[in-house]
Amino acid sequence: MRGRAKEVNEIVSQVVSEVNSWPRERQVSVLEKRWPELLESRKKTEERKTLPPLKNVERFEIVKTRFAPNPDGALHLGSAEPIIFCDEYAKMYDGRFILRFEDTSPDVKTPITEIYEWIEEDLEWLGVKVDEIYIQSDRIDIYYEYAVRLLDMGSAYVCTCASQAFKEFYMAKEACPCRSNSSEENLERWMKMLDGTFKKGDAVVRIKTDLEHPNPAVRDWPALRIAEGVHPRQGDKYRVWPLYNFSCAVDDHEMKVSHIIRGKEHEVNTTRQRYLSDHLGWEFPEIINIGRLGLEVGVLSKSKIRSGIEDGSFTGWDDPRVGTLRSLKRRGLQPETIREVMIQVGPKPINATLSWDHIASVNRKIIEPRARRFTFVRDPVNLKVTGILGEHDVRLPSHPDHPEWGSRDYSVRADKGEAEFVVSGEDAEKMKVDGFARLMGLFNIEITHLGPGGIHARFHSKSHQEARELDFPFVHWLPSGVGIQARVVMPDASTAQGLAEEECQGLKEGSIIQFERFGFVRIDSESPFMAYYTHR
RNA sequence: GCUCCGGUGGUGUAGUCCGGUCAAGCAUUCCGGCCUUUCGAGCCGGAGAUCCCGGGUUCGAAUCCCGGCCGGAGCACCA
Repeated sequence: MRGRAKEVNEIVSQVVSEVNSWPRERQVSVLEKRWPELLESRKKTEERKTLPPLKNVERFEIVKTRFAPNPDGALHLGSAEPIIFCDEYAKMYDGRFILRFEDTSPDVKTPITEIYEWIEEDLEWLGVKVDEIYIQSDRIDIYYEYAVRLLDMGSAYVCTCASQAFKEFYMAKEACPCRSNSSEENLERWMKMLDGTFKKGDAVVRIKTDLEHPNPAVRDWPALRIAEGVHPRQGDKYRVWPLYNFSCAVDDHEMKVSHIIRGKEHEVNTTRQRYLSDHLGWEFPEIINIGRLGLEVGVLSKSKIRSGIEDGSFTGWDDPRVGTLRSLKRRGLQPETIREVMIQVGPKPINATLSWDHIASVNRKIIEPRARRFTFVRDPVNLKVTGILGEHDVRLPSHPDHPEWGSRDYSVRADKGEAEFVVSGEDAEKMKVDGFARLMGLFNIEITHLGPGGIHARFHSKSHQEARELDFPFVHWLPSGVGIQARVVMPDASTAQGLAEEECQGLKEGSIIQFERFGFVRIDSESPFMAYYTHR
């Protein structure tokens, strides 16, 4: 066959062109008769993409996932990735989704009181079904119990070495002097951590691991330390706080988490936590490492957003320039969009950079069928048209695919053949003398004069078809004197100003509309009218 | 430096575990056409990838093996 590829190629192209010349009905009927399976396989590709199956589900009674944020900043698009995966899997396997606030760092990543609520709101907005909620700062006594038990077992010790000194020991794969202390001695030192004899930085509880471990960061890692800051929920009730690896490992076991979906930056932590799990003889959950998600535009980093708010360069956690869920919501992004995009990316260990174009496209497919159309004339410029014959009644449909939604009707009556309009500044700039344009839905004009007072034009023709054939630019317009003042906050936080149709006044906050030839926007405030730009 | 993980069109992904049906699917992007009174929306069509490089195994590799290059994450008394 290979040797006669040329001949084969010729025959194939002959047959293909013959079949292509058939009408569609004949093509389909031949297929149905002779190869019906080919028609079926076409449907299959249309199925919605889903997440790959979870591994080792049978190891656990029930699939339990958990999302464990630190409430020190609002959730952002990057946070949405593990959230969606956890939620999807919990639902897929009839399991449970746990929300766990990891607020055990009063000194370094101080929790913010209102963020706890925001996170719950954002989760609800995303359509996540939360089955259990825990707050780690309410569970300190549980961590203390385990600490005492490990100290008593000889699996942990209280280390009073300065961190630099300790580092030298572990880099040399050597034990620090504290490691060999008796459990009595350790328990005594533990009491000194609790009662304030030891000050911040004086002592830390370490979990014994393997001093020979190739990764130095794994060797005898710290589990609890002294922090003297005031906690927003607990005040100064506690001075010894668990570190991430300790509270996390304890809770994942206590809460019977089956599958941990976490960023791959936690890989070393997984290794650390296995040691604790082994000391206590626990089953270790399945781990799924996912890559970091970047957004090509918009700031995702919590600390950057926080400092930007503090220095005034951002207006708040929902500034349009930041990638928080609150900001995306305010801009009109739909929760279904976020879910779909995350499923498309999938739980993989590679770092993906999401393009805004792609997100916008997914979102557009969702909002386009339900967005009513309106006119918004940005930076209005006057346009006087002469030579108009008769009256012109215009019906602009609220949605081209939904005639039942009604229309916006305008009756243009010319006074001595003249009528005045406004068009957007951007369109006006493109107009040249002797150029043409079509006022959408109305009629076509020929530009006669450009002046400081506006644009002068004369009536050219009525037909839409003609405008298309002659390739006239289509511009949107409003009759002079109608419309309400409107502002649209753009993605860069600048504001577009102009006139919107009066009907916009009645729109409820939160509704999504399309300003024709401008873009989709979400109504942020009815009066005064203000919207946020979603995407084109 | 050390530990680990990746490299498929401009971008994001499918396929890689269990080699062939993959000269590679989907989406985005760009271009063209259509919507017979609406657009930058929608619908239809087209363009765009020697599957990081080199070698090996095999009748056959994006898929397996070895080497290289490039990129990322981690190496806190943060989470």
